[in-house]
Amino acid sequence: MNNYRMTPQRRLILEELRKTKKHPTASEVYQLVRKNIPDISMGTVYRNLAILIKQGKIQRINNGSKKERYDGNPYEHFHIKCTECGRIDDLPEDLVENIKRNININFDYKITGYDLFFYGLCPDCKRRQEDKMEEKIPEKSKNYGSLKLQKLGKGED
Amino acid sequence: MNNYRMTPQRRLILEELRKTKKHPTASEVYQLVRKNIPDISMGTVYRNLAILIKQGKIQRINNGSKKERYDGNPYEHFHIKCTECGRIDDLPEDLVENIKRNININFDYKITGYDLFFYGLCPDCKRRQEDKMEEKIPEKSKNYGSLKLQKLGKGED
DNA sequence: TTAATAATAGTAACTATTATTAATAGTAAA
DNA sequence: TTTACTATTAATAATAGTTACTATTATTAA
Ligand SMILES: [Mn+2]
Ligand SMILES: [Mn+2]
Ligand SMILES: [Zn+2]
Ligand SMILES: [Zn+2]
Repeated sequence: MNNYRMTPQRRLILEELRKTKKHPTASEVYQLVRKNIPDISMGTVYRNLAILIKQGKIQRINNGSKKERYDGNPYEHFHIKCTECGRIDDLPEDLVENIKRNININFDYKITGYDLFFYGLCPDCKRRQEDKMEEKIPEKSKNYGSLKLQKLGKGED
Repeated sequence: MNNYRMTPQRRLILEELRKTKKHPTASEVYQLVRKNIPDISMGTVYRNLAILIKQGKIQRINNGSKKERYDGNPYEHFHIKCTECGRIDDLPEDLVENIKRNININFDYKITGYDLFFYGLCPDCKRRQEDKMEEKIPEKSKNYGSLKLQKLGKGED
């Protein structure tokens, strides 16, 4: 159980994950690969996703939902999810650099890794909200760093 | 559906969550409250956890597992999970302060919140690993900031 | 005191994921 | 090339965590 073969199914799953920037769920991957291999099964998708992760070719991302999401980029990088529509993008590198400098402090735990996940409004939803705002009273405060209350909005799961 | 009552079940669930530092799962909460209300049902636990979250009295934390975990502290703070035994602790405030200073940069998204989750070895598992190390060859590199490969070790889920 | 609404225990249903199975196909000797 | 060995597959069953439903009880409001 350690000599993996590169089957057409596995290759296609990997290709689709590398092509997209959307961080799809398992069933979204299934929909994508079904276009070329119509009789592939969900079991095969799940099994191959797990193997590709074990091989370090893809990663699973921690998006605060019960549907796992997969990423064709296996290297360390961080994500932001729109609380309005659910869209997930990579976070630009430079936004993270100074953060990384500051977490290597020693305390009781030995830190070996971390997940950083941002929430917010994607460009589209931001614009849509700004448009609505013009018809109303302008607000001042930003809800940043406050109670975690409704952190996740109606953004799909 | 907006006039909540403070029932004994709801009060006990909240009390138990406030007492513990363990960030328990739903079924761990169930085990705790069953000591005082033996015939409480899982449905009641789940329903009340959801209501308490909606009221902003507790929060659900994003721990990269399919079992949700609940926290009696509803205010923004961050967590670290031991990859060896699964234990989850709060992160000390000062470790996070300078990180917070550096994420308010403007880019396409409007950032409204974030999750920060660290992984590592808890004091116990760190000591246990250090003990084992003494009998072997000393290692030099740290696996920090590398491929996300086996980020989660055998730590329970 | 009656009516409306919340909450409960118990149970059924749902959903994402994992495990099982019987069949197929690639690989490695012999 | 035959042979055995093992990885992989599609289909399907099973599992686990969570949510929805139901009939009943308790609390509040008119
Ligand atoms: Mn990504
Ligand atoms: Mn906490
Ligand atoms: Zn959006
Ligand atoms: Zn530990």
